[in-house]
Amino acid sequence: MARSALTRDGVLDTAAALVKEHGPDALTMRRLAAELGTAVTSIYWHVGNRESLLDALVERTVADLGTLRPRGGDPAERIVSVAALLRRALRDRPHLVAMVHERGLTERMFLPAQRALIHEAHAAGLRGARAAALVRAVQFQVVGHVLVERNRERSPTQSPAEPDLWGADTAPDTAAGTDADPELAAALAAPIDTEAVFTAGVRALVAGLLA
Amino acid sequence: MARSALTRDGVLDTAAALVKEHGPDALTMRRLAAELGTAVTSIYWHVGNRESLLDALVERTVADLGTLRPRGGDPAERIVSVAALLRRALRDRPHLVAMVHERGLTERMFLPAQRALIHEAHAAGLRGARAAALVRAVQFQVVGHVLVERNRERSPTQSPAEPDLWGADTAPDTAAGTDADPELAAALAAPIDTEAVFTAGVRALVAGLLA
DNA sequence: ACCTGAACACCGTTCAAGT
DNA sequence: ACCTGAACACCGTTCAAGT
Repeated sequence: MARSALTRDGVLDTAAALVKEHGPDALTMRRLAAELGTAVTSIYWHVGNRESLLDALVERTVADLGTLRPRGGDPAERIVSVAALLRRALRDRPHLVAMVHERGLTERMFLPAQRALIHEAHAAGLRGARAAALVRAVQFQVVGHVLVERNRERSPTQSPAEPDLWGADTAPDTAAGTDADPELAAALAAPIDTEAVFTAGVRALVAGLLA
Repeated sequence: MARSALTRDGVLDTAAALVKEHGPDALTMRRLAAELGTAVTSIYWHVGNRESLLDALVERTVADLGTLRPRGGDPAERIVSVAALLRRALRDRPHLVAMVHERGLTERMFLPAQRALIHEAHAAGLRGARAAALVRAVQFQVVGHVLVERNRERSPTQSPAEPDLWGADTAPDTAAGTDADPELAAALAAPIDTEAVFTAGVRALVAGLLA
């Protein structure tokens, strides 16, 4: 990759790819150099050191979240589309997003999405504190959902498995929680179509907030 | 610390303290050995290696979240108290919680809180899907809030500062978002008493879900 | 202006050896 | 059963030296 002249951008590209695929720990200066086909020390000339390299990747990620184009016929649809685009963006680069968060730039990363949401809230006739509440609610919903979703994907077999946890045939103290409520047990134990849950949740939330 | 005979528990105590205060990266085997006053290699006899040491710390954290005693006169109050206790527990050990999350044990960590919430939902007469919705909603609210809160504390001076972002005197494209809505701008720009926001939010959420 | 290898101070881990 | 130091293969970083 990037066989020709070594560039700062080239270094960042390869570094970003490495982090996206294997996480920040996999980004060692020696491995990056090997990937780029240069000496380890050449990298330092272009990006300073490892820390500022990571900072640059974080800056890039924040910028990437700035390109957000809502779609849909009415404000409610467009708000849902913002949420969906945000979810997609966060899911695509979990490690980089985590790095943004570690550096305290989460709020700045969410700014473009916030602006889009404000715009749609106004278009829907919502103003002031109610518009602010909508912005925060959607943002929290998306972030929370992505966190839960990532977690589920990384450990498909929960320990202990959820059916065992919520089933009616388990220990007495479990019974106190769910035994008398099989519908609840089913709701919490069933395999989840997370994308469906996501859109349904956001749609309901938005409907409620615009009502 | 732990001057006498080296114990597995003693190693874990010191390691946990190190992680709580300085994060997992600060937990090097050599530093831990220095803190314990032993040879680096002695630690290996007690805990295997660094990875299983971290695993043990994660197990401890999951167990710590298991001691959750709701307080309050009615279900709504007790649900709010569960949320508050959960928030406190997550805030007290952010690094350890992050490690739990990385290992895909987040759901197991939240199980005791979920059981408590289910119990209170039932006590309030909520059953089935509505009870499940309450459990998830409260959990998301707490996690989302703690994430935002942590982020704010770690970077008290946001870049760019929020007043500049939401004020009426900034660039045209900002105006498109907020200029016509000073109350919204104020709501999003004002310094936040996060604890007040938290309890107010949870109270409103619970009231809405129990109504 | 850009790239290099040698060298430094770290790191986790293994292992043979002690008691 | 428990602890130790030496040694290994890593790591980020500095620096003097090359072109």
